[in-house]
Amino acid sequence: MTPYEPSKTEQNWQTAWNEAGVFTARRDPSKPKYYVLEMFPYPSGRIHMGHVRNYTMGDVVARYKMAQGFSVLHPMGWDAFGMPAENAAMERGGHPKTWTYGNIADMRGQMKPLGLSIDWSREFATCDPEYYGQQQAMFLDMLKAGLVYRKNAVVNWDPVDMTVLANEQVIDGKGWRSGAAVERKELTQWFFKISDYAGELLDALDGLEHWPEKVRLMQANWIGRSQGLQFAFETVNAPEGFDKIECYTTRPDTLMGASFVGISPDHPIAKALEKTDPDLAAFIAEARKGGTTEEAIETGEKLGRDTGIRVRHPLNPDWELPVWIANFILMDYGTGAIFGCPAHDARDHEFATKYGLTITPVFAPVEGEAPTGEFVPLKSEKVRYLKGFAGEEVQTGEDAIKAAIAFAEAKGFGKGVTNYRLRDWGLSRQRYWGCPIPVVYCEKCGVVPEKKENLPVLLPDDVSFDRPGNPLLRHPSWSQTTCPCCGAPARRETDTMDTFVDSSWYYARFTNPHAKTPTVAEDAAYWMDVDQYIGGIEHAILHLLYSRFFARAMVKTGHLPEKAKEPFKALFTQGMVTHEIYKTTDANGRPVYHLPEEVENGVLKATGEAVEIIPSAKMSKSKKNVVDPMNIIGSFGADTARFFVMSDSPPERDVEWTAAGAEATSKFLARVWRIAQEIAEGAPDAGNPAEDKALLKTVHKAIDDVTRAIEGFAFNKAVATLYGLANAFAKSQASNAVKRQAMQIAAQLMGPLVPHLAEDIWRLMGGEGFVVTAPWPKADPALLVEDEVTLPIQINGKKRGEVTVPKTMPANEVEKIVLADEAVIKALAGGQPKKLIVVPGRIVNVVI
RNA sequence: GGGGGAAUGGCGGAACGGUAGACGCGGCUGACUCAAAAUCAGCUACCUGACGGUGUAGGGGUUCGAGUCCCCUUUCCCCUACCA
Repeated sequence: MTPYEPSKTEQNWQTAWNEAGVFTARRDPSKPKYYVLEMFPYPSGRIHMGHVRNYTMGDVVARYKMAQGFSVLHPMGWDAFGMPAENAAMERGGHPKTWTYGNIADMRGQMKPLGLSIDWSREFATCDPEYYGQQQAMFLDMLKAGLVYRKNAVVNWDPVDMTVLANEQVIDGKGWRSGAAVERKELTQWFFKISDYAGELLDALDGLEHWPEKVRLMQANWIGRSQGLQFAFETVNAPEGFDKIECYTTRPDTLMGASFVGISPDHPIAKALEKTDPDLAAFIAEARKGGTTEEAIETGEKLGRDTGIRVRHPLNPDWELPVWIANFILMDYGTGAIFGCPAHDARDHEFATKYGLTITPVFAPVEGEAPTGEFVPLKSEKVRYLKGFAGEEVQTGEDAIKAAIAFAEAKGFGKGVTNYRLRDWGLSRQRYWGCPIPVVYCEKCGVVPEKKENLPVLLPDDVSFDRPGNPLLRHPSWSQTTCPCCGAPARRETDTMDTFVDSSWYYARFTNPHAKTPTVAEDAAYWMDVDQYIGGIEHAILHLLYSRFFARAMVKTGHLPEKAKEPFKALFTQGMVTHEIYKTTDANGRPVYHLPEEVENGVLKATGEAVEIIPSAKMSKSKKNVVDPMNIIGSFGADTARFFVMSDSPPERDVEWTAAGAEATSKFLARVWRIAQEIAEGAPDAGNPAEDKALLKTVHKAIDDVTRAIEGFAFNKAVATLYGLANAFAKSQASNAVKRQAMQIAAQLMGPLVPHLAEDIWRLMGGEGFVVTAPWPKADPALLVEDEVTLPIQINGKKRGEVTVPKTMPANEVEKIVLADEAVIKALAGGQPKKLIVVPGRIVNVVI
């Protein structure tokens, strides 16, 4: 008997699979295809347990589908552009490219020992010129198709680092790295017209039945459709050119409760006024600054300034309202101007109270008085209108809104419009390590797209990060080029693309990753769409929404077939891997965190100092509650790591990593290996027919259970079934021949989860070829049915006994047996039951 | 503020409206051993000496029967955030 030594065998199987090319995806028209994809990783340099969990799930599905006879595509790549590479270059010197490719090599080296069924021949990184060149080609097609445009937009600008910051890099109004006060700066930037697709992206969510309801809802909220009225206030004493102020409202029924008109600090009128009124200009500058910090949003103090401008109420020209500039009004939603109705809007109420503006109730509860303070009932609720102007006196808000829009349209002072919260996707980044935007600025011809034959527009290698700012901008020659149109000297765009662009189409590129065009029609047609996409819930909104938009844009520009418009047929979002946090405090009272491997029984191994244990949280380097998968693989092997991350917790839920659990998993696998060897070494024997049948039944039940569990993404239940199966083998008195047969099936069931051990057992049992390519076992229906069933006997819903009867016994026979049961006779005490319920095959309930 | 989800033994978690706690971790007992580890066998929701009783966050309801369906309450987690 040989001991279980995964470190000796796992590598051999990986080599054997590799040499046989079992994971090479082939376009095979004779087979149904299955495309399983896990969200590709950012090459940070180390894989973590979350990766192991994510890729194991995908691998289980891929191997299972392969056994089911599908032609499987299961690729892997790297989301390789982005700021960490530049940050590393700034901190440690070196080049982002070196850093990135070095990290990729390291991570690939860590992933390969997991034995994933990945077709590595399709691997690419988004920073490969071969990839981003095709992305540039697609950008040009999208530009031509009117899906890309330029406009001014405000960005967070760090004046010290001379760079644009993402919102999450602005902490308390200061740059996360430099600590400098962040400025708002207007730049001309490139945008994708995702808003053109807002309605479609929203409506199509209904068709994504294999997506989590939660993700669909999050996207729906993000797109944020609203129906409302757009109308204009006529101004009385506004500056030249502003004789109207357009407003948008979702509550036109409250028009008679208007108390002021509010405009955004970025509204054209505000911009006109600040030129002549220094006092107002100061306020506007302050108002614009606010809102970027977390704290400002939290406290959200509402500030405003009366412009002195007055407007006429559309329903009564004699009624004049003041126009205020208010810090809580957003320029890029609706028209950047609103009318305030303090009686029925919490924000307006706060504002009106603060500045002493009138508060006029428009409606009240159907019964009783209007509450003091704002009254904001659900739109679906009926209310009594005090100052209605359209529809019934008592009606729901919804009906009143419809009536008000109809009224405004009939009178010609406004029209019903649909608005979306979703804004266009700004893709310009003033950064080096990203895909260059392939356009050229020519003095004569203006903005000119680069010619496709000049692609890729390559990033220059000779750049330095010792100074702040964008290296592309200060590069002596890179941006100097000639106009693709007239040949005159011209300047390249120095902005690069948002890295979300890279990840918005990589799934399509995997269908033919080294083609000279973004995609190849036959490959895209065969493989798309992705049958199963697996990743973290943190990408529920942006990445998935951008990908849905991009797939549509690729259909429009001819890079994907119509059927791939929704790129991900099914989506699964997995939970995090968590661990306790171990903390001590240093002499200065600052927290010090310790790795789990440094702690034993609540004290530091090195010093014996007690640690504070903080409840589990997502593994994070800063809290040091990380377990390096390489340690687990090194100590116990890949199969243990894979089996353990799939155990216990349902995949969508967080899983708590425990060292004890990993060790126990390893012991279990060793036990299975031992049992298999005992069977292999056992001599032929007579066995006993009842035991033989019992084991076969258990195994076939396990086929059924594991199949269902994998289909339903309940890997923890598949694991539980395998534990149960091992226990059955250990106890079974079946003949050696039957045990062999059963163990061979068990190897197949284990295959997706612990592929290396499964191969070992498969071979030991005399299986042909690889277990990974063997067809998935089918449960024999005859072995799934029980001949006898044990029915619990309930008396008034409480279990009081049980009775074992043949499965097919008719209900009236069962009744007789039940009525003869000792417990029932005792309970009845000579009387008759009120009711006798027999649920065939399940339960009996005697009602007394 | 808005939206979503969750709550079951010491712990992770099972359970078509039909025997609550599968399976695992941990723990306990025993076998093997000079001993330990490893391994194997068994026990392990709570109360009770036992008979029996009580139990799925709490309170109501529907049902022959509720962890599961409906209503209310509490707590926790996640997402989102001045969207007019």
